[in-house]
Amino acid sequence: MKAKRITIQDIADRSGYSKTAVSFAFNSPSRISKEAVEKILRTAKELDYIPDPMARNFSIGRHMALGFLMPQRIEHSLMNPYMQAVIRSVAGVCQEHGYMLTLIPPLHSSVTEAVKNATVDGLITMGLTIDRSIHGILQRRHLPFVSIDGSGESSISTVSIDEELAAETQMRKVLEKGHRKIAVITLPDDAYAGSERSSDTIISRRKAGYSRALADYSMTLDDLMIASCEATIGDGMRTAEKMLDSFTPTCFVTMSDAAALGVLRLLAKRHKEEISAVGFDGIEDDGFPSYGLATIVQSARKKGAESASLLFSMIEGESGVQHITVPFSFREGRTLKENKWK
Amino acid sequence: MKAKRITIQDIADRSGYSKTAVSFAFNSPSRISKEAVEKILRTAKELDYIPDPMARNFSIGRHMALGFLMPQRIEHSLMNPYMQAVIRSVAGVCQEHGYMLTLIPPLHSSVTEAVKNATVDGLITMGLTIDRSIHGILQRRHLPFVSIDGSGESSISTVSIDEELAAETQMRKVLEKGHRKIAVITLPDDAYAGSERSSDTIISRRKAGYSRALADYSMTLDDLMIASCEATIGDGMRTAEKMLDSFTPTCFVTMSDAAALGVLRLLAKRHKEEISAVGFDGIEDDGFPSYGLATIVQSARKKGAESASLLFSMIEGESGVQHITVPFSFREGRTLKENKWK
DNA sequence: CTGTTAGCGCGTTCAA
DNA sequence: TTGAACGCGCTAACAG
Repeated sequence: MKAKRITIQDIADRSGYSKTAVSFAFNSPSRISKEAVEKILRTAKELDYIPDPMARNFSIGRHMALGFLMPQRIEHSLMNPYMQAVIRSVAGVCQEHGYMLTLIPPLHSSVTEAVKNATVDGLITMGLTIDRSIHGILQRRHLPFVSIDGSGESSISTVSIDEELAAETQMRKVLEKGHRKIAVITLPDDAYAGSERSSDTIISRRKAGYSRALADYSMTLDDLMIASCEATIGDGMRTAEKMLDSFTPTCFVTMSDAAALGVLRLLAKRHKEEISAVGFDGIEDDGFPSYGLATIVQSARKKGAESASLLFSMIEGESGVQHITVPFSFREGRTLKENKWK
Repeated sequence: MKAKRITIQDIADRSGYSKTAVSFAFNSPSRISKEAVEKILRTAKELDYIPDPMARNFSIGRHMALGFLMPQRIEHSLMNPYMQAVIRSVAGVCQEHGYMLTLIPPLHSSVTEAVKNATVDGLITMGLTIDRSIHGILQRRHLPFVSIDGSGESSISTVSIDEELAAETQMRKVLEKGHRKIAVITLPDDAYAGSERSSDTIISRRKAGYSRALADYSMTLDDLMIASCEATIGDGMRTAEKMLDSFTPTCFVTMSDAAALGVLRLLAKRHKEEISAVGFDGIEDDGFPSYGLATIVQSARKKGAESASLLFSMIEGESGVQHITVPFSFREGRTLKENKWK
């Protein structure tokens, strides 16, 4: 009762040619005679033949798919608008290459397992520090790999901005406006680290940048209130709410626009619009509603496109490990105001 | 120079057992002796063996991935926040099942080709009318399939709301507020149709709903100004701008929240906040900034989850074709105002 | 119960 | 133009 699928063999039998001839008719028509090609293709059409894509991929050793590794629960990750923008961009490049894009969540809560089982030709991650175990698997699987905003390990390809300088810039702008009572909202630790705790995460690099800026004002990180939150609007609201319970800053400095937007939304709700907020990412450039958010702008489109292009050239063997740095800028907005309270 | 991958055969050789024994050690440890399992696994660890996921999938005839078919250029589709929310939800269910989610753009501009080559165990689409050719491929490939907001063909599984009734409700609310000069922004035709033009699209069903509501006020669709636009904020703005050139409605009725948000943004820019706008989708429920948008609310989460769950049970052979209807509601917001101009 | 042999899945590709 | 081997892990069938 199990309907048998039509295989290349059926075409061969029906048309009187060999499997090989059939394969050639599809992939290298020039290798066999015109009439053979014609008859075979006609037969294939009669039988409604569709090559089994998995068998085909297995033969040629390609998956025709890139993988995007999600560091945490996928529903969470996909709430991050900056990550969405990067994924969009990666997906666009995939489409141009005739590739699919596979979203890969941790498998049985294990990123490691997910990497072992990912049926893709290459992997992109974002903000995930690659620990030894994952790195080992990638090596053994000969899986090309690009890390966006990842750790600084030199053996894997990276695409990022100068995080430390960007963070320093961000904080400096805030300090220049006279702010001293500052609340910092970082990214969640766990999302940006592998199973091994690393000291070289995106967070630590940005904190180093903050410290540099603060030093010029004889301040340190200890003079700020620091909390972490997901790069989502909802979590930004919640985090700001909690912080305001114990502290009233003159400015919120966040490590994501999403969190900053959440902060703004809460401030509006509390009628505390006099408090400033500065974001990080610049997500508004893709038709997102404009809030006039002051923020560090780094092009998600560029990051995604650079990563995917690099990955493809690694897959083609045309490129080895590279470290690409993309530019950033600071956008003055309406949400970073001169501090009048002193 | 091509580094050889470790295969099951290497483990067999090294450990002194057969390939079969090795396979059993991994998949059915109880099938062979404890010591054999132990020795084999130890050997596997020594050699850093990782089973080739493609070969494994090929053997068991599973891809361990669901596919989400994108009707148009992927970067466009992913700008649609409602689609994003659905994808998020689908991805969440996939994760629970230990599956990946593969985004499938048209291949060489052809949805048909994409469906032929998709290496997935099942397919979900959204708002795409499935034409004969696609349907045929799905049949021949025995590929389980669920259509969200799709056409009413009874041979394929669907998950949707009562589009006609929802649209009727939406328009009725507008009419009840006294609006008569109404601008309607539909979805793009092409995104919601396959290669064969179908008369039973989401757009036509909603228009039928509008007509029903209008009839009670002795009006027809011809009394409205109608344009179409992508379900994105950016396109909503552009479309509203264009419409305002030739017509000044008292209310915009849109088929997506994204378009409605674009309209609102443009109205704010033009200082025409007195004009009303009503959306369709209810995307604000996921931490999206609240604009107080009046809209038809249909849960993206529920739609995605229902679709994915149904698809999984179809894959398991536990379920056949089903038509699932999810509820909708109307949310009174601040953007639908009483018409004072008459 | 333990372990092996052989063949399968299906399209690609080498050697003839 | 083709037969046969190949990729790699799974599994029915069989032997000890």
